[in-house]
Amino acid sequence: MQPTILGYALIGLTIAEPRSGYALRKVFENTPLGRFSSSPGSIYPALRKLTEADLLEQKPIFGGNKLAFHPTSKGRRWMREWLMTPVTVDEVANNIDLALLRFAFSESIEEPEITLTFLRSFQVAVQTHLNALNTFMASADGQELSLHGSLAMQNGIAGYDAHLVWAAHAIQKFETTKV
Amino acid sequence: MQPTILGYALIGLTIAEPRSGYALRKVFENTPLGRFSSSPGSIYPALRKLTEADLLEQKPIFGGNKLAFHPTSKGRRWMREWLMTPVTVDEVANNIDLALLRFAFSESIEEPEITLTFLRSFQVAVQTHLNALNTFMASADGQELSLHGSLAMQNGIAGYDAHLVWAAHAIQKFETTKV
DNA sequence: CCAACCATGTAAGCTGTTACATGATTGA
DNA sequence: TCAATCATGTAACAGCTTACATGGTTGG
Repeated sequence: MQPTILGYALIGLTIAEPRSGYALRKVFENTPLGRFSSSPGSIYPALRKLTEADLLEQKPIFGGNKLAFHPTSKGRRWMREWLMTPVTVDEVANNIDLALLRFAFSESIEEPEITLTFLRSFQVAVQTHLNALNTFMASADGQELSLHGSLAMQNGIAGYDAHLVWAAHAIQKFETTKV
Repeated sequence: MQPTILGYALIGLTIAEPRSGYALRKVFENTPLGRFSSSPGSIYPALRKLTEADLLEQKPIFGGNKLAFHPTSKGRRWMREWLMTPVTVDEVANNIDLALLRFAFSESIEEPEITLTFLRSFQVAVQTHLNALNTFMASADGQELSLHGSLAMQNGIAGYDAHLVWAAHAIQKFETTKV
């Protein structure tokens, strides 16, 4: 069973800190992770499936009696593998938000090398995609675009440019921090 | 019945040019609209629903005998209303791709004023959201972010900055073209 | 004590996915 | 003629949404 994106988000949050289902819902309500629904109808069934798949377990929080969801070792392993999956051009083109979500969660695996590997593959994928877009704009097809079409392309190119600049900056930060 | 995003995409494409369901699928396969699935299991049921809702109709293409989906007048009206819906901060924060899809389709309604109104509301929404992000970064909470967290925020801010610059540029293009 | 919040669930319904299936048309 | 492409569909299933429901805890 492959977790959904929501599933990975739940595992990632419990790695950062064990939480109750309710607390997880609050995270989705009150933080930039709000792109996920906080509806009980999505969270609780997802938690149950993750528990059944032995990726999460519910046990008392350290020094307390309340129950909270914790990642299992299998859960941590799967998360790590998800984060280590190289960023593809396809992911950059159609799901770049997902890539950035993965970057955010790479914090929970406290290994700078993993974040760096991720960022480098992100950089390569963005650069490759950007080259393709620029090539298209320079081609005959690109020259024939309507005003709307060419503006939409320009918007895309400017966005990927910003991502590229950011990636270089982020890599530099992690390289200097690592030392 | 409110069309889904896929539904609006289908109406928009048929406004640009009447097409068969198969031709619509090919568009999703071979263009930047590839974010939509081209699977028959999504397209054909969607086309049937749109036809039942009197937003599309299937009739012979001009001067031919082959059938193609055309927008009905109701379909055109609904599309126009969808495009005229102002961009909200929430849309910018969680669904900016959808806003840009609407921009792209505003080409099919050949009224520069509509595109301009859209772009201005896009610009305001992006600026508002950007202000909120910058305020957060300057706040105590923002100062306490981890390296991952602050880099993720910087990435977001840089992206919205690019959108803002683009919007100003696009507005200027349309204003000069309009004359 | 009572309102607000904590905490967890179920049921119906919609969309979309994958996989399977059918048959017509057309160009080499 | 035969392979590729055109063209349209169905069935099973997964995931999420909305709405409904229940009960415990806690602070004022």
